[in-house]
Amino acid sequence: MSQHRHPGAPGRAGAVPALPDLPEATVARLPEYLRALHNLAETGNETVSSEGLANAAGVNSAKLRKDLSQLGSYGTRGVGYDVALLIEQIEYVLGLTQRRAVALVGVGNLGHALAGYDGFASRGFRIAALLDADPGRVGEEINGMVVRHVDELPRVAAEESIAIGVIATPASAAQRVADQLVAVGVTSILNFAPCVLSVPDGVDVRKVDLAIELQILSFHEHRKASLTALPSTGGSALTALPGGLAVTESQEAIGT
Amino acid sequence: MSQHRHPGAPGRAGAVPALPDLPEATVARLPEYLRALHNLAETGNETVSSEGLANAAGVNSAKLRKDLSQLGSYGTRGVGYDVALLIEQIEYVLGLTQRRAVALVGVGNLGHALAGYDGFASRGFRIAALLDADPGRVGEEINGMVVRHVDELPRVAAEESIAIGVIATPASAAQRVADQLVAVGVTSILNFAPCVLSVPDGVDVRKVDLAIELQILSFHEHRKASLTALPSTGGSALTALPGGLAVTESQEAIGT
DNA sequence: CGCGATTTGTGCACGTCTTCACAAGCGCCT
DNA sequence: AGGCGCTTGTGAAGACGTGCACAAATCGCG
Ligand SMILES: NC(=O)c1ccc[n+]([C@@H]2O[C@H](COP(=O)([O-])OP(=O)(O)OC[C@H]3O[C@@H](n4cnc5c(N)ncnc54)[C@H](O)[C@@H]3O)[C@@H](O)[C@H]2O)c1
Ligand SMILES: NC(=O)c1ccc[n+]([C@@H]2O[C@H](COP(=O)([O-])OP(=O)(O)OC[C@H]3O[C@@H](n4cnc5c(N)ncnc54)[C@H](O)[C@@H]3O)[C@@H](O)[C@H]2O)c1
Repeated sequence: MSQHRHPGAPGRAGAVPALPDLPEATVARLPEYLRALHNLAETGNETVSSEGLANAAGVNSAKLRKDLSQLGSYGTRGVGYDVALLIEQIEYVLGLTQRRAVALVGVGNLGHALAGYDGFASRGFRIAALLDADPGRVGEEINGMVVRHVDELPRVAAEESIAIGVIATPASAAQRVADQLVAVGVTSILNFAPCVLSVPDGVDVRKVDLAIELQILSFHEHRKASLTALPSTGGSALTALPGGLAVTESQEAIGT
Repeated sequence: MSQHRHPGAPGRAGAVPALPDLPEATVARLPEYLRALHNLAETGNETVSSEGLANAAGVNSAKLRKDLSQLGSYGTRGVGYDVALLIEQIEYVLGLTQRRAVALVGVGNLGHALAGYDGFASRGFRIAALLDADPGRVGEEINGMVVRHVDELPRVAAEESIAIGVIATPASAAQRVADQLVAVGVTSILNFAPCVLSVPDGVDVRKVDLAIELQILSFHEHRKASLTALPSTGGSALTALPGGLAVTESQEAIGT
């Protein structure tokens, strides 16, 4: 469709929008590619094939090529992708060419771990502030940073240009904290509290919920266990369902 | 091979009802519904409409109805869903009727936070073992549990029927730990280390990577900034991609 | 007892994502 | 230079997921 630019061709810059809207699924995989690429770069690789990179990132190679093709062609047929160039490409698209400031709200059990995590710094982020509501926690020093009171958020936001807010408070406080973050202009939130946040349009929220992950795994355990059970019973023992109801006829195909 | 034990269900081992194979997307949402339902139950609600529950879970109501219909019809037209019954239903499907034992490997920064997290217990899981490779950490007591050496994993697995392994070690050790977990019969792994694990067929791995979440948010920040920045310009910093030249310099002030 | 209000369950159409398969492009070797 | 093997980029097809819109079912009430 339309003209496509050749990687080596000089002077064709400017004809194409810098940030095409990538499919969400692609965006979600780019960080994985980036991590794999950094590994490859550290081990001295100059180029990598889609097959090799796909392997390192744990995805299908056709998918990887299609993903990369979304951000413009940067591979060389017969050779592969230039590792360093691709890193710059992806970092640019992800907006990592500037180190983004993160405000961490809720310095409890989990917050301590996050504050001490060096994976922030090495992957393009900088913890710019630690905030908590507990007066007993305010003033505490963690990893060279002092915990400030959450009500200082407006002042903190004025000092630093906070790009992302991380919520690690109990669920009961999360919505309030989110509101405070939004109020000072934060438009991206990572939420560790197990609850739904409601935010205005234009604000992105992503959620990490450990229990959900475990429960998904639990489902698959359950399913695997039911498969190992003898198939000969054929829909007999559906008694375990509480409430006096049974799942009996949900899928005809399963029965004998 | 791992014989599956049902604690408290003697003589009936293997009599597991067949599970309809739910779409993955549905499975991933069930825990969210479950959490919302527990909230509703605590606030005294006996029934809930698909609209109400969808709201509480942050999803579309048609999607919710379709999800619930996958596990058999348990709503009453004109009324809604029985909260308590639906909770039992979902917990059954997710395999939460038995409390699953979790082994946590890597009791460092993050591992400590996880070990002290009460969200495990309240959502159907039980930390059955804390394991670490550092002799200096072995013997330490956290939250009433003693850290044991990771080489004791086989013994631990023999004592408890470990359903899920959680990896919170550095990435460099993660694959080795995964192998050890698989070797003792664990078929579900939650991995916090930023790396791809390779495991045999039949073993499920889910990954939680904080940096990936932040980078996805960063992308959207970048995109939002580029939308507000230039409605009509063609040659500003945003078009600096092509040509394979350094992209880095052209990025100084995207924020604000 | 019937009727209207309410809410579920689902057929259908649409959009997104994945995967295969292969032509086109590239470098290397002869 | 030309051919050969390797790799990318992408068309097409199908799988999967989503949301609308509405018939069917149920309840409450007069
Ligand atoms: N600990 C874990 O491993 C873990 C794992 C997954 C999810 N979570 C979730 O993360 C959140 C935090 O967990 P935790 O174990 O660290 O809890 P915690 O109680 O140890 O820490 C919560 C912190 O938030 C602070 N806080 C409370 N209200 C606040 C407010 N309005 N503004 C600012 N700070 C406030 C508290 O003072 C406390 O320091 C919880 O929602 C929990 O469910 C925790
Ligand atoms: N700290 C965070 O907030 C955070 C957030 C996201 C991801 N992570 C990831 O989680 C992992 C752990 O992070 P951390 O900050 O707790 O690191 P850490 O270094 O504090 O802890 C790692 C622990 O693993 C133990 N360990 C090392 N090799 C082991 C082995 N072979 N078997 C058993 N235990 C072993 C170490 O002794 C140490 O106690 C890392 O991969 C990190 O990237 C951490």
